[in-house]
Amino acid sequence: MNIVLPDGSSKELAESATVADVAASIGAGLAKAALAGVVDGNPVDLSAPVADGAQVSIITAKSPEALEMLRHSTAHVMAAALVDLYGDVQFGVGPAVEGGFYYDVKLDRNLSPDDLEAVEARMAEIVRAAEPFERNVVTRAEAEALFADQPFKLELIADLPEDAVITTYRLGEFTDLCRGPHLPDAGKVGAFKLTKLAGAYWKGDSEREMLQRIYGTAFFKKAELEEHLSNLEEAEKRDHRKLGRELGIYTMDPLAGVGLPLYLPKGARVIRTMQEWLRRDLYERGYEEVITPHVYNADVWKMSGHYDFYHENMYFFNINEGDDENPRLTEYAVKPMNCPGHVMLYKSELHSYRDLPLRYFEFGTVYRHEMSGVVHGLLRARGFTQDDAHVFCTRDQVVDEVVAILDLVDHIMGSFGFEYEAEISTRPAKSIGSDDMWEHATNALKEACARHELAYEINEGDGAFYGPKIDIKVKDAIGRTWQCSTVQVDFNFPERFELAYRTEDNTEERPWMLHRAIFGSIERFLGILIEHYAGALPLWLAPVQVAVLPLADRHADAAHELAAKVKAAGGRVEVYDQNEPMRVKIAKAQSQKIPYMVVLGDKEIENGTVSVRERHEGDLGAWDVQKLLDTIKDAAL
RNA sequence: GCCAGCGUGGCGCAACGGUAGCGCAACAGUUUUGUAAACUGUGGGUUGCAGGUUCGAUUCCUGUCGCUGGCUCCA
Repeated sequence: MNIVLPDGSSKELAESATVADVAASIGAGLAKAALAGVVDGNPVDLSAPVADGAQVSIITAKSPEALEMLRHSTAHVMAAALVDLYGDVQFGVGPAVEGGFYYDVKLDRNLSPDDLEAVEARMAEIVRAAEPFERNVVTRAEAEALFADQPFKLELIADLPEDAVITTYRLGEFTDLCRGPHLPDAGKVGAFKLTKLAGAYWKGDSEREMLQRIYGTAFFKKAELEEHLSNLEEAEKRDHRKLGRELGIYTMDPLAGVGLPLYLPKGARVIRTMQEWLRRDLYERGYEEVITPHVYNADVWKMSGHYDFYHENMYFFNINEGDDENPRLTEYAVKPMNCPGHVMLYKSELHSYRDLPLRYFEFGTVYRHEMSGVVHGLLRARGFTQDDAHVFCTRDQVVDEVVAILDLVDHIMGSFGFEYEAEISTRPAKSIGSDDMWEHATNALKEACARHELAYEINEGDGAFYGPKIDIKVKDAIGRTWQCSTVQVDFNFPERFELAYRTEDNTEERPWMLHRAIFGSIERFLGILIEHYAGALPLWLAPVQVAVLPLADRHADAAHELAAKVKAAGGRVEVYDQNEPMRVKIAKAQSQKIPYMVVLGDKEIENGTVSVRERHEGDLGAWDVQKLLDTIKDAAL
């Protein structure tokens, strides 16, 4: 019989040949390196048979699929080690994930991080023994018998489609329900490390039992594992919570409450600079800034619907508007979003089709009582400022408005060197609005992406109940993605607040409403920027752009004079006039990631120059004072 | 909210049943400094909080608050 190789050539093989035989027929080296195969597009084990005419490719450690397979196989090794060590273990799922693998297990004891060492040691023994992964096809009844004492596995079996081929993989004493494929044997498992312990709900359902999840990572080579671990350390160094404190951006005080950052002067400068920068752009793009209250009578939230469906995430309070004798309690709430304010502004005037599109924007600080376990520095806080805007327009204007928003997204994200991807979320099962509206809105979003040649993924059924949306995910300097910008169509507010405009025919029509944010949350975006730039914010945004470093006390006056000039040029400047040697001043300014450090000594004062050091480039030599001032002016908004 | 771990001076850490120590920072003095951290000295903690066990608790137990990593959530 014949099989077809990826390069199009074919190979003559004996009947009942396996993937391993295919590899051997190509070469002895490949036979040795082969880990698995892909037959007609399906990944399979080396031992899998190949049929006449099949397309076969061989997976080696260098193949893109290999790492995932290695990690999944390592998860099995870990599971086998757990059985050896703890005996009675119930298993959930154990997949490969980005960066490694995990296995969800239920034990009669709670594992602690110390236990992981013992598990790793046992895993190393299993790897040394290099026993094969043995695949078996079983019937549903056999599977149910085999996993009779594994309730989670039984549930997985029950979920398999009627005609599914059920397979198990055995490694030593441990047999697992698994689709495969796996490495030929445990000896092929390379460098691994168990990284963390966590809880995870069975099937991701918070109503169900919580299992212990053990995370690990694995690579073919030890060096790769070490590189991975050092990358994690690098990410830790960029942590905006650490840098946020070191750079004097913000602080958290448990006294204030969970998830409520307090911004220090430097943090406030950066945030105001970001706002000013965006504000100018928005003015040019036809947005109008508005200001709305932070607190509303609870009736507003009853009208919007949030009183019921967002209640637990809101800060409510009662105010006695009577007196002690005759109390008259009125309920208020802090706003978790800016929409009602903008909607009320819209309603405050009569609108003609000539007014549309109407674009209201606001730097609106909102408060959401997020669950305690989810708060995370600036990236997930309970109080944050949205660069929020709402566009009111006609049905026909929706596409152009979304295109304009994507244009803005591109401009803003491009300014920071962010690449990004789009995701469009479509109608969920529970939703309001007509089919026609959903279709029009969803098509508008797709059309807008198409006009921008912006590739998008579809998240089927993942939209909000009130309309479809585009989410923009940006990719930072170390490859992590963050959801920032969003464009959402809203069918809820116009309806509930009975928004209207007059058409050309003098009839009344509901406007269409778009929510959009570019940064998402300004503070969160700052957190992302800090991690993206490892704290070294670009010159125009840096809280301190210039550190003036007088060499000795006698140069202090000149230093302050220079600082005044920099300030006059619109720069943000600090003078390091402490009684310290230059190397200490440099070290301090450098660790503050200040873009320009300028040294002033006798020489410079005499020549009317400054000696400039750039934070990344190092010593740039002597500059005219004017050159420094021009550099700062160029960076100003 | 759930699971696990952790809370020691402003920050980073040590001591782990016998009433707490180090580095950085702060402050004082010395040094007057030429591109990544100078020298000497001083002050600062009832070990998150509340109970309990013990002759004795930073150390063990319970509760609580907070932090961290996950899970769930993210209108």
